[in-house]
Amino acid sequence: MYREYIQKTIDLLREVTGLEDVMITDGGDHADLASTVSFALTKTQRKNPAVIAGELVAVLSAKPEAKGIEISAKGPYINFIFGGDYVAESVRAARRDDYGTLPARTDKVIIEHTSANPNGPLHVGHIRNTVIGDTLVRAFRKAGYPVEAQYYLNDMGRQIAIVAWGVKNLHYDRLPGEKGDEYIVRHYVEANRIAKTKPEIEPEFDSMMEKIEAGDPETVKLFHDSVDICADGIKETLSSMNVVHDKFVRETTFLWNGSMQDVLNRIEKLPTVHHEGQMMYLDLSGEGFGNRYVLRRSNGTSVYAARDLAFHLWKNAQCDRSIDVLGADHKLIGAQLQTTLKLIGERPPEIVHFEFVSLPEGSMTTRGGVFITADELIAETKKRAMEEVTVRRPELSEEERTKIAAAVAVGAVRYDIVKVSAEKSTVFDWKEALDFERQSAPYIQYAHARACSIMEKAKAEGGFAECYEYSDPYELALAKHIARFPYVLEKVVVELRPHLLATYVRDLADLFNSFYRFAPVLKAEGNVRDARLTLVDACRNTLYQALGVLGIEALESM
RNA sequence: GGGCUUGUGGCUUAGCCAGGAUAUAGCGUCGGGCUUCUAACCCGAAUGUCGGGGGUUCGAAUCCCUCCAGGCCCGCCA
Repeated sequence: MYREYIQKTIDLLREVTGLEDVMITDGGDHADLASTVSFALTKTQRKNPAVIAGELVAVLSAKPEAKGIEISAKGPYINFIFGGDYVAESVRAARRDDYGTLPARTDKVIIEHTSANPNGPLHVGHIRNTVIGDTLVRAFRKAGYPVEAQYYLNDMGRQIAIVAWGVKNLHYDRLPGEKGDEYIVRHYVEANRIAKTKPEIEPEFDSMMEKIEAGDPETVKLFHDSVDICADGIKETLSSMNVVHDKFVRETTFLWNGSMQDVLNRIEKLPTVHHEGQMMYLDLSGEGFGNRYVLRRSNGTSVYAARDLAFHLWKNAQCDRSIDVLGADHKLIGAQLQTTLKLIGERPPEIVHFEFVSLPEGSMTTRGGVFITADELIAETKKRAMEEVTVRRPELSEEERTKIAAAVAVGAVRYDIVKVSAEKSTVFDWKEALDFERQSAPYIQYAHARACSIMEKAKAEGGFAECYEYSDPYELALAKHIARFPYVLEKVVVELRPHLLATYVRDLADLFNSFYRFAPVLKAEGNVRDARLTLVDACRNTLYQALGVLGIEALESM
């Protein structure tokens, strides 16, 4: 309802003032919505803004469309408070199974995220990409879009050549129960170490890269087997975090199917293309870039940038919006990619960049073996959650406690990451990751479990009748926040900022917990009891829907 | 050196792009609350030159300029 009422308010103000921009702002504690349009009118009306606000309120209130909205002036501010009908309609809507779902759309969206090189396990830096990406995937789906999640799999670059060299030369045995990514990274770290002490092996990497480029069957098998082993491990990690990609797309696809050559042929026609021997690059200095955008090496082999261009054209052919989630270290190449696509008349992808996650002792490197893996983080968090649930719910079976701990752990990890806006660089902190108090997923899951518990008890006591009459401040604050969920969801997909949803759902849990403390539900009587139970049900469902978009399990008991 | 980006109480953080009413929360500190729907909870207190300085504006955490500090990038790696 919130979205509808905002529009209604804007329409009213536009009609009365004749202005396009009616200076709508959040009402804060004062109102559901406010306008500072009276300031803008001082120039033409040459009157005190408070006087103008008073006059506008009189005109606005008299409009039949203003029915159900309480309009008042406080100094120069015009405040709009949405009335009982709004609250009732909002709570009613929030109880529906599909609450939050926006009208279905036909424009298809491809979101590419994670896409970490298959040279080792995902670490806590990579999963910032994963969590942002997967939350966007879920948000777009909830917002009515057909979405495909893709993982772009590097199966031929230099780093993979190093992995393949390791697999070929080191002959490590896979340890019992060892995940594929753990197994592969041992080769990668050791091969890098050897390369550092014996630089004379470097040409071997080059030669392997030339062979994969040429499609040499033995080399292709070696590379792809190594990549597949690692990717299997990565998929297990993703799956444990409730993340599923619809497609894994191999880089070699675009080399071997000729599409990379096609796009290079088109780029050849640009006036700013240059060659030095077989080496080919684009001079993007006209677009504000300082360096060469190299698209083919002097030995004739392809580079990532060229294959990536072909990949993006392939994606464009299948969707209406193409969104990439990339680390801040990819800002430059991302901008170069976008610019180059524009230069050849193609649609550039939308790119969501997120800043770096580092460790207190410095940045993480897969090559140096310096990282905390996502698996370690989840395992540690699970352990901590198990301790917690064992203390709180000793009567539950180990199986039940394990199940709760797993959901709490994954939720805690995902929420910790998604709650911080993407443009902020962060330092990983165990203490914070393992904190299950406020501003954490368990806090929100707990609010949901409390709501479920009330509903369960109400059912046992013989149910309740729907009732939508609210007057208590705690009821109203909660109901009005519930009403904003679809608005927030829409904002997330428009602005590509999933952390807004994290903030929203945390506030929702806050409001529910205050309501829970001060507005007894089951002990209330008559209409009040019915109205509160109806509200608890609406809140329960809103928490459920919002947690779903965040990829966090809404536990019914914990 | 050039580009991008961040800087909000001791720590973490929202608000900034689309400027307005006493700057949002959490952690930590201090004080209170479990015979009452799950205390992974709630309530209260203290804590702020919104990095510094200029400017625009009736009004700036928000826009512009400049300086300072941190991060990232500037590879025939990905």
